[in-house]
Amino acid sequence: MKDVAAAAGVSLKTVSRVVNGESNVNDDLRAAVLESITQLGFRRNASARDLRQGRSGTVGLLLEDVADPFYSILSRAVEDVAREHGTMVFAGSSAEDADRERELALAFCERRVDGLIIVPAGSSHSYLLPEMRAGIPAVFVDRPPGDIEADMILTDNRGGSRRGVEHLLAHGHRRIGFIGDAPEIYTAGERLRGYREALESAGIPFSGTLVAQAPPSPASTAEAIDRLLAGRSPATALFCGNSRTTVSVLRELARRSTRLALVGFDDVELGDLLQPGLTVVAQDPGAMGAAAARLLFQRIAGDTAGPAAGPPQTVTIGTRLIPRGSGELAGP
Amino acid sequence: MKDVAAAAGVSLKTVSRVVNGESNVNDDLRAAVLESITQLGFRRNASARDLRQGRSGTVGLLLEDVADPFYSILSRAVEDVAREHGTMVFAGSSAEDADRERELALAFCERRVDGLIIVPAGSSHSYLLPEMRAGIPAVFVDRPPGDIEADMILTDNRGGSRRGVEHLLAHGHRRIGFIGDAPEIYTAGERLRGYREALESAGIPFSGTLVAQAPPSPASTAEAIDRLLAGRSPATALFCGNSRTTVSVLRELARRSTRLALVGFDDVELGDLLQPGLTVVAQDPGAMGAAAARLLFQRIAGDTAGPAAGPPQTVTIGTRLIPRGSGELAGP
DNA sequence: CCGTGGGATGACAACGTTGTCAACGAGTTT
DNA sequence: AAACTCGTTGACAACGTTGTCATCCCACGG
Repeated sequence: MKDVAAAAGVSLKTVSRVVNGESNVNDDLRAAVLESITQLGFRRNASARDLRQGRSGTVGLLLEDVADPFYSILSRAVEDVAREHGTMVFAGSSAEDADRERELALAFCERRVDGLIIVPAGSSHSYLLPEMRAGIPAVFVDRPPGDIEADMILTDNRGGSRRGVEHLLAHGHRRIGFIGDAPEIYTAGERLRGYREALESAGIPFSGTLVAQAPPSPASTAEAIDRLLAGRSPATALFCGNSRTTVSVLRELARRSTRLALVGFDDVELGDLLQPGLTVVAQDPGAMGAAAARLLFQRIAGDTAGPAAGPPQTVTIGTRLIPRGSGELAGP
Repeated sequence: MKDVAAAAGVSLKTVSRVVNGESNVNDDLRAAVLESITQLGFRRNASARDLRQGRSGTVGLLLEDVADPFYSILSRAVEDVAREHGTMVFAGSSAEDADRERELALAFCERRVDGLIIVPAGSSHSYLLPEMRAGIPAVFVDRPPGDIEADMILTDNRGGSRRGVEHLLAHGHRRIGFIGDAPEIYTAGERLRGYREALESAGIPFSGTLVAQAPPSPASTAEAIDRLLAGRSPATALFCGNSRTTVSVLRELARRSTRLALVGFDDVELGDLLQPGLTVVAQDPGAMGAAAARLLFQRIAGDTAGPAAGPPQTVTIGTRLIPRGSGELAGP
């Protein structure tokens, strides 16, 4: 910028004004400056600007795994909203590891992001308190934060799950198995609760023998199916608590050539091309990302008013039941 | 940091040394400084550090769409390599728009990224020349850059395509249709070339009537299939040039209840669960991302030696044919 | 003709960090 | 005992930008 100023024969400050599009600059000078800028290939140094202004025009996005379709769609939605605000996005994958999450979040803070969007992996987030007090707002997505109060964007897990199970009930099933992720995971717990509510509303007693909870893997899935289909009154339908489980179950059922009524929570690409088509309770990761980003930018804008302008909000995003065949297989 | 220094009763520089883990600091002082740091919740300001050092510990990743599975896997691979180098990743989606690509790339440069990884959308990249001369290395992935010389990581499109078509030939097909993306797209062109080579090696004349090229959409796909299956000697097998096309074709074939031998370029999630399973020529987006990132960090490290230490490299990543059923349906 | 207001311009400091260099003290060598 | 080495510490400048404030000039009103 110094060079540009010299080349154009003006002061540093004038160049700065031109670069920032301030209005009070003589047209001739402005032209000269712009000329020198293109001539020299000048590009403003954002680090210096950030340092001076205390803002970085940057937000941090902390996900479980950038490569997971659910999160990558969420990620894209965040990016799109951020773009509207002239902001770039740092994305990082925590890989379900609390330490890694913390490390990444603090690295983002060190880079002075204007805000954080976090899909929590760990169960404690008090490490963020100093940062939040220092004015870095954080919005949690998909799961609530561990031990602090903060904004969250959640899926209507319980309602969606309930709806999915009711769908199976409506098709005559009475013995519906539930296969979900480890119970420590917030969403897994909520979805199980929805399953239970649906059964109880229908006057069917909840039975632990029809429930399997474990991180999805071929082995755990095979074992779960073995168990749920064994005995004198086996499950006639399955409700899967998340898409990885659903896929794993589909593979296992295909291997056994067993056809079973099935509804999955969270949509799966190509679910419509399977035979029968896969009935799902679809989440809307794009809406979640957009909602999170919008709320975050609200907080960032209101930031001058204090560490948090207004109490923490919770936004719940609805689900949608998409019948495609597998959930409509009739019960006994 | 000033505050930490005051609290610990040492100079700024000593705090700096502690923060950077330099060895020549008295243990007592170090302890005192660390104490004050946790006490005050101090976090180093990366902007200032970047400014001073002229490096940002950041790379920019420019994709077509962060939400596309191919790119999101690539993205994750880049992230993992970057993490090894203590570097964060800015990701942006160009949405196949050259202007947007340029805008994002320059925004990354303004943020003084240490390097760029680009999946080109536009056909001109000379706008990057000043930046590259200024010492920001760029690695292109999946497609070559437009009008400059630079490092690239490419899939073996031609070889993979050839292999896929040969697979269909081996199963007795002689009339094999090709449905691919618009011919301007580099990968689409290469894959068509591979298709052609395979046919010619088998002594089958190439015929334009068996080729359809258009951006994938339900309409264009339906039209293409209409055309390829019409006439007195219709195609008995299809080779699809990319996964979006493949999915679109599968939907259209399902709608018509037509079963046709099919091989797709690029894998598709759940391809194994379809009936018949989808035979594909699989790319390895993870390997591409990792290779790109590794090459980039090599360039960054060698950077002190000049704008580019060594001539541009091209790395080709191989493909893998995965037979799952659809490609093994016998020909006439 | 002088005073005043307002817009354009520039000098300078400051943001928070780190590289450079000098100062210092303790231990070692001559 | 002086000279010298080595490791620890701190003062200071510099990175590139922008906010603050002073200056300047012109136009306008009194």
